[in-house]
Amino acid sequence: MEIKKTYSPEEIENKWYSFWDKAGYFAPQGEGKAFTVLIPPPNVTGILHMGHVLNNTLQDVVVRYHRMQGRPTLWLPGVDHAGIATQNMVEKELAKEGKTRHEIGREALVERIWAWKHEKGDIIIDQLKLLGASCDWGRQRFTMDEMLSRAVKEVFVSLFEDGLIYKGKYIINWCPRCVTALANDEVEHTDEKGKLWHVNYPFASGKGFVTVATTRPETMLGDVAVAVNPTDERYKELIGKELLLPLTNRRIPVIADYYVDKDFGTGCVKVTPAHDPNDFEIGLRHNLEQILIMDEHGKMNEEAGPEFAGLDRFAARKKALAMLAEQNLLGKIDDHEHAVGHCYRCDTVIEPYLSDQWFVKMQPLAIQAIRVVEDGEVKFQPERWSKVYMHWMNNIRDWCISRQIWWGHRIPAYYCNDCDEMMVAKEQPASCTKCGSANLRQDEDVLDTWFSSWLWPFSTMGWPEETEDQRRFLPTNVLITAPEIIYLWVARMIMSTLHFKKMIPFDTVLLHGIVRDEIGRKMSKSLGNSPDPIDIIKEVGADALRFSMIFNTPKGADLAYSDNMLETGRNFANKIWNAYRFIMMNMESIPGLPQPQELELELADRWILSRLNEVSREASEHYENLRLNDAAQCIFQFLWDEYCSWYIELSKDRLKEDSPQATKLTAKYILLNVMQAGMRLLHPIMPFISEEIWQSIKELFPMPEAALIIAKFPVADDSLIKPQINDEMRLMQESITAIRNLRNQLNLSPATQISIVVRTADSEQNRLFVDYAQYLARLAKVEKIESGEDVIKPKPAVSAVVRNMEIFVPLAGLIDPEVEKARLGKQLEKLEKELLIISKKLANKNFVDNAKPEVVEKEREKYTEVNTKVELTRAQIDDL
RNA sequence: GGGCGUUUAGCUCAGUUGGGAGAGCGCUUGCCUUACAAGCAAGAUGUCGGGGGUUCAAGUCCCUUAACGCCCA
Repeated sequence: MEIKKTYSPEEIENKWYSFWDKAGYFAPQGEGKAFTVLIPPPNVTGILHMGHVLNNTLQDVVVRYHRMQGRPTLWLPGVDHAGIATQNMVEKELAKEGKTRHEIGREALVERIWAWKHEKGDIIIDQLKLLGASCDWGRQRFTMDEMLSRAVKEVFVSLFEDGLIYKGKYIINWCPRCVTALANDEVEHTDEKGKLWHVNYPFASGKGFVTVATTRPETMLGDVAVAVNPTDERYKELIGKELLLPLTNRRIPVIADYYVDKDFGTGCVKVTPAHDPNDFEIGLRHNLEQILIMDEHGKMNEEAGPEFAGLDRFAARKKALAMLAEQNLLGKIDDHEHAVGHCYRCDTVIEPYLSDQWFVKMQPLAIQAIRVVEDGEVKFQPERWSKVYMHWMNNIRDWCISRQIWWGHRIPAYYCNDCDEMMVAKEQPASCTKCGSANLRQDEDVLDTWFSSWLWPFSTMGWPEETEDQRRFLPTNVLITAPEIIYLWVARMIMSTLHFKKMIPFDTVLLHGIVRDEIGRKMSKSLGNSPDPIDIIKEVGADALRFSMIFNTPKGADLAYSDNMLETGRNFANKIWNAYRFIMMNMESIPGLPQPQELELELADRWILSRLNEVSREASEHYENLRLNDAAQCIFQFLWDEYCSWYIELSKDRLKEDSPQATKLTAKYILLNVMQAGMRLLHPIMPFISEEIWQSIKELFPMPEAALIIAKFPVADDSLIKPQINDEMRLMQESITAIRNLRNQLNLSPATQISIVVRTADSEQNRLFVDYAQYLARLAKVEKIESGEDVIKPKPAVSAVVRNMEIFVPLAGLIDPEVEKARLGKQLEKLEKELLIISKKLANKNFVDNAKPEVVEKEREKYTEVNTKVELTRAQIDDL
C-alpha cells in the first residue's frame, strides 16, 4: 500500500462526505433520547464567511460527539428568505436591465426572486457540506416553504385573535433607501460627530424669542410645539405662550413636559411628533398634530412648504440652516457627538417615521420567557449572557413586524373596498364579514423575516400539525449562535415556543464570539479583510481549518484569525497522517493479531493505555461542557506528545524483525488500538482524516461499527488508569530528557553512544533501569547503564539530578570543570530559591494550622524532594 | 448616560470550587536520526494593567483606578 508522505485532504474529504451522506448517517439513527440542534438559518443570499465557519464547526463538533454517544441525533438545517436583502439583490439585477420593481409589478418580482432562489439558493448549503457539516439534509427547510408559511399564518391569526397583534399609526424606524420599516433591533447605532444648532424661535407677540437646540434642524418644518421642563425656573412663565415657527410662520405653543432634560442644550426642545420617537410620545400626551414633512424616500413633501418640497432631507438641512442664518435666527453651533441609527442591511441613515404598521405586543409573551431563564430551564453559556437577555426582556418593547416590501409572507389581513372593514384570516374570505361585498384586497405589506424565523423550532417540524418529529425532537438541546442575534432571534424563539408549544425550544444556548482579523478588526465585506473559507478548505482541508478554529477559540470568546493559525491544524493533520503511515509501513510484515489475553504488556503499553483512558475521560468532559478548545488541546497533546513522541518511538525497537513474535504482536495491537481510539476522540473535530485512518485500521483491527461517524465514543475504563504506571513512565521520561539535556550541553552528535551511571534511591528505581534499559538506548543513545543504590560516581563526569536520583555521564577528560560548575551553580540557585519558599511556608504556623491537611502534606513532600535535589547538586559541585 | 466584557511570555490567547504560572505560533542551539523538516531534540522568556483590601495563601475573591472593546438608551 502506498501512503503519501504529505497528507492531501481534498480527495479524502470528498470521498467520506458522500459516503456518509449516501449511507444515511446524517439522519437520526435508532431509538432512545434524541439529541437535536437547530441550525441558525443562514440567509438564502448568503455565501459562507468565517463567521459561518466558526458557528457551523462548533455545531458540527457537538453534533458528531453526541451522535457517537449513540443517541438519535438530528441537526436540522435550513435557510431563511432574508426579505430585504434578497429583494435588494434582485432589484439590483433589475436595475442593470434598466427596470424597477414597480414597472414589472409585484407578481413578476416575486416570481423572479423564486427563480433566483431555485438557481442559486443552495450555494451556502453546498459550502457547508465542504466544511463537513453533518446536517440531516433530508429535513432541509426554507422559511418560505409551504409548511413554514402555514405556521406563519396560523401564528399571525392566533396572536391577532388573542389581541397580541395590532395595527396602528406609530413612529417607527424607516429606511428611505429600502423604503420599509425596520424593527428596533435592525437599526445599528454608531456614534458620529455632528452639530448642535441653536435656533431662535420668535414669540408670536413679536418681542423676543426662545432658543432651542437641535441636531436635526430640517425637522423643524414639522414642529408643532416647543417643550420645557415644568420645573425649569428659567422658562416657567413662557408656558402657554405662542411662538412663530421660522420658515413656516406657523404659530406653535410652548408646552411643559417632564421628558425635557433641563441640562441638555438650552432646556427648550422643539417637538416634531411625526419625526422623532420621543416627540411622538410628547405629542400623544399633549394631543398635538402630527405633521409628516417627508415622503417614504426621505424627500421633503408639500407639508414642508414650497421652498423645500422635493428636496432630499440632507439638502433640506443645508437650506434650512442657510435661511435661518439669513434671517439672523441661527445662534451658536456646538460640536456634538451622538448616536445615529443606520439600516443594518444597507447602512443608510434611518429616519424615525410616522406610518401605519403592524405590531406584536411583547410584554405578555415575555413573562414566561423570563421565568424559564430565571428557573434555569434555559441556560445561557457563558452565563453572563442571561443578564443581557433579562435586561432586554424586562424592558421589552412592542415589535414592528410589517415591512413595505414584496418578498416575504404577505400579511393575512384583508380589507373591504366598499366598507373598509378589516378581516384577519388564514385564507382570503369570500366576502366582507360586515357588508357582504366580494370586493376585497389583501394588505400590501409583508412580515419581518424574523417573524418566520422565530417559529423555527416548531415550524420546521410541521406545526401546527401534530407530528412525530415534534414529539421526538422538541425541546431541542443546544442552540449555538452569535450574541448579535440574541434579541432578534434567540429570545423570540423562546417566547414563541412557550406560547404555542407550551415548552422551551432548547435547554442550552451557547453564544460564541466573532471572528476578527490579525489586528483585531471584525471581519467584514467592506473592509475586505475576510478570507474565503472555500479557498482555505482547498488549500489545507476542512479538517485543518476546523481544528485550527476550535483549538484557538475558547468558549464564548472571539477568535483572532490569521493565516498562520491554520498551520496548527494542517501540521497536526500531517502529523497524524504520518503516524498512520508509520504504523501501516510496519504492519504488513507482522501477520495476525493477538487476542487481548495473549498480550505481553510492558511499561510503555500499560502507560499509553492508562493515558488513553484518562484522556478519553477528559475529552468527554470537555465535549459535554462545550469546552471544545480544551477537548482539542488534550487530544492534540495526547496524540502528538505522548503517542507519537514516546509510544511510537519506543515501539520501533519492538517492531524490528528479530524481536520475539509476542513482542511484535503486542506492539502491533497496542499501536492499532490506541490509534483507532484516538481517531474516535478526534472525530468530532477532524471528521475526515479520522474516518480515513479509522477505516483503514479497521482492515487490520476488526471493529464492530461500519463507520467512525456512528462509532462509539471511547468510555474511560478506570481499571486501566494506573497512577503508579504513569509515575514509573514519567521517571523514565524525566531521565531520558535529563540525559538528552546533558548530551546537548556536551555537543555530542546524535549518533554518539554513551554510557551512564545511575545512582538510584531504591530498588524499585533500580528495577526500572534494568528492565527498561532499552528505552534509554533507543531515546538517549545510552549503550551501557550501571545502576544501583551505591554505585560510585565516575570522575570526571557530568551529572544531572532527577527526583532523588543522580545520573552521571562519565567523560574522560572532555569536560571543563569551571563550565560544569557554572551550569550546576545556576541550577542550584534555582533549587535553593524554591526550597526557601517552601520552608518559609512550612515555618508559618498559620499555614500549617489553617491549610487543608493534604495541602500541608503535599508541601512537606515537596520539601523533601527539593531538599534532596539541593543536597545532591551541592555534592556534585563540591566534587568538581 | 446605563450595562457587560477584556487587560497573563515577542504575538494570539488558556488558566472552572483560592493552594507549585500554561498552550499554539515566534525565538535560540543542534539535527534531513528509515513515519513526519508541515519534522526531531534541547532551551530561553512573565513586576499575571496600576493601587488598596480579605486570607495562612490571590492571576483567581472584594474595592478602586486606567486603557481598549461590545451592547443598550
